[in-house]
Order: sequence, then C-alpha cells, then structure tokens
Amino acid sequence: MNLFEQYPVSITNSLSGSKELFTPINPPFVGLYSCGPTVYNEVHLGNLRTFTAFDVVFRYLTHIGYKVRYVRNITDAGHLTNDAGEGVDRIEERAKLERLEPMEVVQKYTYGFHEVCRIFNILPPSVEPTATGHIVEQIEMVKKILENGFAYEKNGSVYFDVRKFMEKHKYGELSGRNIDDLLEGTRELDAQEEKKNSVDFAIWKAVTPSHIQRWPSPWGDGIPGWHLECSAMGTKYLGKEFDIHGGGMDLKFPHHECEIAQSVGAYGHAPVRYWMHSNMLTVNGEKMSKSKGNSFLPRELFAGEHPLLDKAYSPMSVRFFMLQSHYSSTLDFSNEALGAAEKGYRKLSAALASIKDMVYPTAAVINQELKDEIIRLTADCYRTMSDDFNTAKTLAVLFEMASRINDFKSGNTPIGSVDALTFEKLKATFIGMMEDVLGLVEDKTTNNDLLEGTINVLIELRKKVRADRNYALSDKIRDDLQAIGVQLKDGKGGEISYTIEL
RNA sequence: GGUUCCGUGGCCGAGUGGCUAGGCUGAGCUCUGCAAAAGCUCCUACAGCGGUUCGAAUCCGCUCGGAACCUCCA
Repeated sequence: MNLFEQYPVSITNSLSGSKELFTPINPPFVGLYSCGPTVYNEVHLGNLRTFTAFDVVFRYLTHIGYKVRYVRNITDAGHLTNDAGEGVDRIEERAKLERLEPMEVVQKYTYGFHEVCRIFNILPPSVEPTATGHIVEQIEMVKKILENGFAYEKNGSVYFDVRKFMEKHKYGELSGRNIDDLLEGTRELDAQEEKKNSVDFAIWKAVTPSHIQRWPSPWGDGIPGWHLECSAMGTKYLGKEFDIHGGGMDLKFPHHECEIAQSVGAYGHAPVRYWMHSNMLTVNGEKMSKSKGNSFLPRELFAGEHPLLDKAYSPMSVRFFMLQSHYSSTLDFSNEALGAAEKGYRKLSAALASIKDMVYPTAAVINQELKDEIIRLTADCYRTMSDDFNTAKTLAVLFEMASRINDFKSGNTPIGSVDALTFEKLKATFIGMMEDVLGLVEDKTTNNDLLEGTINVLIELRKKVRADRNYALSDKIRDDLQAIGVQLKDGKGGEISYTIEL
C-alpha cells in the first residue's frame, strides 16, 4: 500500500475556499505548477516563503509515492509594471539602470535565484521553463484565443476580451470578484487606451524598435503578455488540465484569474483542479514587498546586515521559521521570532544528528507504552502533512520525537526498551521528515577537518585531566573553548561531544 | 468604496464543537565534580458583547482593532 493511499492528502482549494480530498487526474502521476520569480532583481525573503512552501508540497507528494512533475517558471520577458499596457518593462528598465543587455539581467538574477535556492535547500523543479524559451507556444495560444473570439487586436497588441468571454464563461471565480462591479466602476477609459474595457488584459503587447526584447508575431514585433506564459508553459509540460497550481496570494488576482480565462478561452475548459495560495510574509504586520521598502534579502540575513536585525541567522533557521507556520497564514518576521526559531531548530538538528548515529543494540524489556507512543508519533507526521501540508503541526510532532530520541541518547531510556522495528521506524521517519520532506538538513557549522581534529586533541586532553581530577585545568579548557564558540558537553560515560555556535 | 482574511497565554504560532498543540522566554527539580546539553514539572490563553448548543477559541450576529487584493509584487 502506498503512503499516499494510507494517508490521503487534502488540500485547501482556493477555487472552493475549502479543504478537499486530493485526487490526481492520473495517479500516481501529479502535475504541479508554481509561479517562479521575475528575474529583474534579487529575490527577497517574502518571495522565498512561497518557493519554500511549494518546495515542501513537491517534496511531500514525492515522498509519499506520487510521481510528481514539478514545473516552476522563470519570468524573463513580458512583465510590465502594470497591466494596462502603458507600464514599463521590468527587465528592460533594469537593464538600462545597470547598463546591461536584458539577457544579462536575466542571466544574473536567474543565477542568483538558483544560488539562493541551493542555500535554502529548495530543490530544483523537474522543469524550469522560461518565457523567452516559449515565445512560439505563447503566440500559438494567442492565435487560438483570437480564433475562438475571446480577444481582439489593436495596433499590434492583442487583448483578452473579458466581457466577450463572460458571455459564455465565468470570470472572477477564483478571486471572488464581481466583474460587473469592476466594469461599472471603471468605465472611463482615456482616449489613448487601446483596451475596450479596463478589465481586459494584454496577451500580446506591441513594442517599439527601441525595445531590445521583442519577437516577431502575426501582429507585429512585440512581447507576450505576462499572464500568458504560465498558461502556455503549464499546458505544454503538464497538459491542458493538470492537478495543482500554486503561487503567492498576491497573484490570485489578476494573474491566476487571467490564466484561467486564457486557458478556457483557448481550450474550452479550466486548466487546474486545485489552486493553492501561500500567504504573505509580513514585517510589523505589513506585507514584505520591494515597493514598501521593508524587504530583507537573503544575504543581509546571513550577514546580519540589516537595520532591523540584531544578528545573523542561518538559512536552515530561517527555513525552520517559515515551516513553523502554515503556508496559508501570514507570518510575521521579527528578531524575536527568528531567534526563537533558531534555538528550536538547533534542538531538532541535534536530535537529527543523534539518531543518525544510533544503532539498535539488543532488545531489553519492552516498554509497550513507549512503543505505542513512538508508533503513534510516526503516523502523526504523515497525518499532519497530509492534512493540507501542515508543517507547523508536523514540527510539533517532531519535537516530541526529539524528546524520545534524546532519552535514548542520554541513556534515560535504553533503546532496547522498544523493539528493533519500532526503533527503525522512528529513525527512518524522523530523518525522512526532517531531511526529505521538510528539507531541514543539519547546519554545517563545521566542515573543516583541521578544526575538528584540533578540537578532538583538546577533548582527549581534557578527558585525561578529568580522569586525574584536575578540574581547574579541565574547566579552563572548556571555558576557553566556549569563549570562542565551541561548547563541550560531558556525556554520562565520560565521552565528550561538542557543538560550534558562531 | 468593493472583495476577502485575521485578532490565541510574556513572545512566536497550530488548532474548525467536547480531548494539555508545539517552539522560545521565565521558575523549579533530576542527572553532572561543576557546567552545558538533556529529561521532568509549573506559568493553561483564545479581542469585546450577545446568540445557537448539553457543551464553542472553533458555528451565527454585532462592535472594536489589524491586514491583503481591487495598480507591479511570492
């Protein structure tokens, strides 16, 4: 029996607003799409929260046996600063600012994004398509929409005709928007406006020859509309209908609403079964965003170089911090919260290191109560993750497991008081949940053989003087090491371990 | 103005009708030569006011407060 059959997944579907049992179109295959970054500048921590959320979705679905094809795009063309069409092209704008070619901008920030993902242990998706690599597909889609009568051309641009679309289909279902009100409220279009209605949106946008990023099309040189790329690439790699589409809450309208309309306009049916939206990272209760100027960059975090940060925080502490709340809730970013997360994460990380080294000895007297508890905890991990990817609850379970692991480590409880099967289940589940599902690997504070060797020399020395009951000297060794960030810990059997805290 | 969401103990943050979430902080105890780590115990809250119910943080209404989207943002 597959894990996904044993622990059926439920997902809060933005379309219905309620939690639904997840049934893939073609099990065990799952098509997952999430909106990636527009690579016109550095990603900040708010962006990262969303990527982390869907990274965990990808990891968990894979972990429980689904064959997931995860598509996350790179937007490297067509993203204007507003929909109306008079907006500035983000990438062109940045290129002018940095005196680079647009593709240099794209390259620079794409690499930067990948580097940040690596640092935060966000897995690469199965396919990472770019808008510039799929101009042909996007043009084909525009053609289809035009053929079906849901778009019109004006001065070399093509706009999606929302009002026409609404004669046959619904628009605004995802975001719960009443478009009649929108149409009413914004009737006044200025004379320059090419759109028939303000709710119409560009699916192909004409640009002037001075625009470096531009492609030929049946309607003249231009760029694809921003909303279109996700529809075109999602369709190409996942099909005309696929299972899950995710993204940040702020993309729900208009971006995702437009995606739905385009796909329906082109193929006659809705593209996605389950829509998932991750909530915003906030600072003092307000959304973290570039335009508000309250965003934090990953490198500022690691260096502790930000006016609002007391110190540096490790990538895994931050990942843990994000996973401690549910993806659908806002999460407030602060020094206090981050500091608490760092300590909590260290505790789990230490338990992870401990259990990795543990081997089952011979069975002793079996403690049935403990055995039952451990079995329950291992199942709880899956139950909570299958319950709409509740990482916060799962971490709570992992903390309970960590306490049992520490009992084993300290010798409070002999490992043999549970049977070998139970112990192996605890070990596999804890490691699997931490590393594979949540992506919380051990913080690599030490990967230096020389340092490790040197500390071990001092540890051996301290063991000797302790055996000689020369506590003055043994304390000095410990205190001096602690002063530079190396904490020695005396075990019960006389063994000494250490942790490095910078 | 329209649409939607939220308000949980010192702090962060789960929780969708009945069972102590969890983490951090603080206090105490155990272990330890002393520490550290670890284990255990304690501090038991749901913005306010009404209502439904045998029973509500959880459902409904109102009030107050905060936020997001409606213009680019994950």
